[in-house]
Amino acid sequence: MAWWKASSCATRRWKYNLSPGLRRCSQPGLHFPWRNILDSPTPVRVRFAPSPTGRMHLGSARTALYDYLLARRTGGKFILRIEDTDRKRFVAGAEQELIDGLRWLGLEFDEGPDIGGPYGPYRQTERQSIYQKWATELVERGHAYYCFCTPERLEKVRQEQQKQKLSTRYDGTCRALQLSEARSRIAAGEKFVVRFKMPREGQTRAVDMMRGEITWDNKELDDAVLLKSDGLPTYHLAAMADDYEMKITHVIRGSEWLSTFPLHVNIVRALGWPEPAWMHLSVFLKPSGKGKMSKRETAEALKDGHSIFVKDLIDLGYTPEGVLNWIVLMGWGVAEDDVMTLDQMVERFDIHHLTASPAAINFSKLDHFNGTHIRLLPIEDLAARLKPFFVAANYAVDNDMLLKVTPLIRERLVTLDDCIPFAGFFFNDTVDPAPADLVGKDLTPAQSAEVAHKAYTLLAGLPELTHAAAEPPLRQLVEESGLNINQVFGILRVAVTGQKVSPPLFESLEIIGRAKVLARVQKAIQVLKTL
RNA sequence: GCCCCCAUCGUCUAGCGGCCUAGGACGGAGCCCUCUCAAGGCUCAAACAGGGAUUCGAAUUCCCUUGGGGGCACCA
Repeated sequence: MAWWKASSCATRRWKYNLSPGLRRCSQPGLHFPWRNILDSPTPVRVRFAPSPTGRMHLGSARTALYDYLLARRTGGKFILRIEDTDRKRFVAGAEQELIDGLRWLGLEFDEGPDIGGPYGPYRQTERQSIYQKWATELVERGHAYYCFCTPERLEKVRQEQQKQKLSTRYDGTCRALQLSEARSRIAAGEKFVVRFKMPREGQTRAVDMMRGEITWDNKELDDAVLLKSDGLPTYHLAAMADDYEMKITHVIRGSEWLSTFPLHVNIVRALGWPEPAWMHLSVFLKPSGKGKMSKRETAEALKDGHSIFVKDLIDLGYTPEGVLNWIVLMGWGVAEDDVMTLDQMVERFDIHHLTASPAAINFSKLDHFNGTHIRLLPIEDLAARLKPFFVAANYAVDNDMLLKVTPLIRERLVTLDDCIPFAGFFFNDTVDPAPADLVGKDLTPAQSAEVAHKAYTLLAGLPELTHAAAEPPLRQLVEESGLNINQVFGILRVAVTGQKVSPPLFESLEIIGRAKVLARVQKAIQVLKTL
């Protein structure tokens, strides 16, 4: 059943500890916008809002993927917004890597910094006036205040609190300041920030689509900074204001935002904005399941040919299909048929199937999905994707040859770059096998040379060297020689392909062609005679 | 330390009070197929963290414990 058709009270969402008003689903959910997603097919507006402070990793990719799936599932819009208000951590090129990563994955966004859209601009540093306006609005409504405390004083307060084993929070010094006094200090040129005036009494309740209702005691909450002294907003203000201005209906983000969730809903409510539906995705854990990936583990994974960064995955020969299938299932449980393309994911996507528990990264599963999707690709498509890897490895790629070779290696590839060890020799004029490899198992070099010689004579005598023409006589040769098939074919394989592991022998012979095959066998015989 | 979240095979998960002798996938083991390597087919091992409570009946609801994770910035 599609999520938007779900109407029964027996569905999963009701297992959570919702307050009684939320529990009765027979009532129209007008007061609870998050319910839209559950009961109506309204097109959503979702945003993926990364900050350009580093590389695009799996966590971001999955968040973007779920955003995309929800948008496409409902016929809504998927928006990319760059949260670049932290100028200290800004990394040049990070935005481009993000965009390239999204496009490579096939997660096309409908509005974004490089394509524009009706609610632009889509970079927060280009939207400063908006945040200042709302910060001022908040102050005027009594929900925020100017704060003149220096970072040094704040740090001292923090240390003191830690020493006394109290939770570290702003001590509220400027909260009591008269607005008129604050304004004159600002006029006098004093540096300031704007802080949110968190309610001190009562509780804050908010609903997470996946986790149900969450409650915080307001006395545990902090007066967070909304506008920094450089005039730029913090995430808290900027994201809320932009989500409002951009008419975002559903916010999907990482669970690292759960702790500031009450702050965010309080900002939204203080301004009287419609509250979006929220969902906080679990984090990815390192393969052992104990904590997040560290720098060291990331480096170790890379040594193994794996990575948590999208850009690396591209270079390592992973396919978008494989990566997508892998990450979509970290947090989405499907009962069976877990191999899916992006379009199939859109068809099947259902928020009720998302899980809130953290997921350990499992690279062998990535390999499995990548190999599976490679095998699903049409030959022409696969060949086109293989070509850059051959080119990068300095092989002169002949397209006809490539098209013939691709079917032979398709089911052997885990990653695209596996094509080099499997099929590089097809594009070389000669091969250079290790002499010892030419010797058949349990045979002497002389015996091996004899086998090679017989094979040479036989192949040279064929009117044309095709799979069909070569196989019967070669099998007969095995019979007559009293050797086993691995010995004979093994010698030939090494002689012709230069390696002990290769695609099937007869198909390979046909593709390499009579002249090269004979030359390679001839050369092998020479080598064997010197041993 | 404080706040919040999470808890089914090693891992990702199905499970919506009786369809559960707990299903699938990856990984592992074995067999079959086979010119190497794969792919494919078949089979096997492998889990409800613990304790209470509710109920005729609990993997499923509630509480506690334990374990794991996230956060506690003029970072996002």
